[in-house]
Amino acid sequence: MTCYSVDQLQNILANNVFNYTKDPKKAAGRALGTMVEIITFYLLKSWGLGQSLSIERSLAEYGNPDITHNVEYSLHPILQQCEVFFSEKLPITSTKILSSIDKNVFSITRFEKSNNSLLTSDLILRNSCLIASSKELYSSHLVANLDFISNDEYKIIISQQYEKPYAIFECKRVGIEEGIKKGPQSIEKAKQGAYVARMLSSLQKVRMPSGELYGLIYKFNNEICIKPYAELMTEIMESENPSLLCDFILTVGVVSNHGNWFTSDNHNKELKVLAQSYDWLIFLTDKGLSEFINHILLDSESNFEPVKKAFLESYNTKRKRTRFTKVQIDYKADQTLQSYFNDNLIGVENWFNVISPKDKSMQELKSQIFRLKDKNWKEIHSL
DNA sequence: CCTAATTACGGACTCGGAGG
DNA sequence: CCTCCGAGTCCGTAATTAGG
Repeated sequence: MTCYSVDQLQNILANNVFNYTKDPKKAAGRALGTMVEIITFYLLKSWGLGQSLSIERSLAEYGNPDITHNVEYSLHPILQQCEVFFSEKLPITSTKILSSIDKNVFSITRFEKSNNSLLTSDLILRNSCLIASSKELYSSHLVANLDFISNDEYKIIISQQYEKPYAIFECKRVGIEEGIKKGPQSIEKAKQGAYVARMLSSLQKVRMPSGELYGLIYKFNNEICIKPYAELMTEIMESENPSLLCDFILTVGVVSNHGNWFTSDNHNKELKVLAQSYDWLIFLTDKGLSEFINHILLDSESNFEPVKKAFLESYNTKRKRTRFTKVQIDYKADQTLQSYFNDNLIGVENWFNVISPKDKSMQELKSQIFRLKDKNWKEIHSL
């Protein structure tokens, strides 16, 4: 199998798939962005975080709820959970799911229903499908995930997620401009990402004159805690103290590797901006992204036929509806991707490099996330 | 179904310093 | 002066979602 660079892949996609658009290269670039999102989503899912995950939720800035930001992926405390078996005709709508819940076990009074469908009649699955939300008592929402289908019976898991997440993920990609070695537009995207990364969490970053990075966090009793960033982060991770944890959000950026973002040992400005703004900045390498695209789209005798089909059906003039995004995905393509990521988890994790914190690994990121996940959030938020 | 809002791409345009 | 080029801002288009 020929392995192409990401730049080559973008051109291949531009010429072969997106030739119907006004600007094939741009469309191909957008599609590559979708790939980064999809890879990140299925990585989180194969880490077992599917029930905690929400997509594109609006999050308020710390201490300034006037300003909100839509965040790609967020991980939330699960307050209650239930399973339902569903055997009605498709589509599986929010209404149908809500009515199939046993209200004695899982209370959903005063929830406001959404209009989403978990699975449409032409088998488009909605990942982390928001079915209802509530502002009563405290803000939370219900997310439905399709677990499996057998003999026309659908097993659905419904999780009530507390509105405030403990971790967020944002994916970004910037390509190379034709004939230009360095992308001028990329700094804007970096600044936008950096701004959001810095405004959501109660753990604030402060630079000392010496250049050392400090963390600042406000504690309940009018006490402000300020100490070296890494030290404070460790303290928060080990803590069960509500005043340290209740508004803390671990921020993770995922960026794809490109010549104008960095060269092997020379991180450019955009990358530095992002690296110092997120708690974790991880890099999806050219090798990883191109391996993924080669597998699912170009490798003719692969097992990825459903994924390839969903991709191609999403991008042509006659398309009905997109069935290849992080939110809406063809059911069979989803199944294929899930087993691919589960079976190749170690390989997939190796597609990523950790840029910051320096000298940390993907395994350490994973263990930090699970450390947060396993905290007693009901107690921390006094629910 | 439609419309408004948001986001993510690539690219055009602008400014100003370096150097002939 | 004038040209080159790095660095910054603004723009156009497509996709998607929320909400009516």
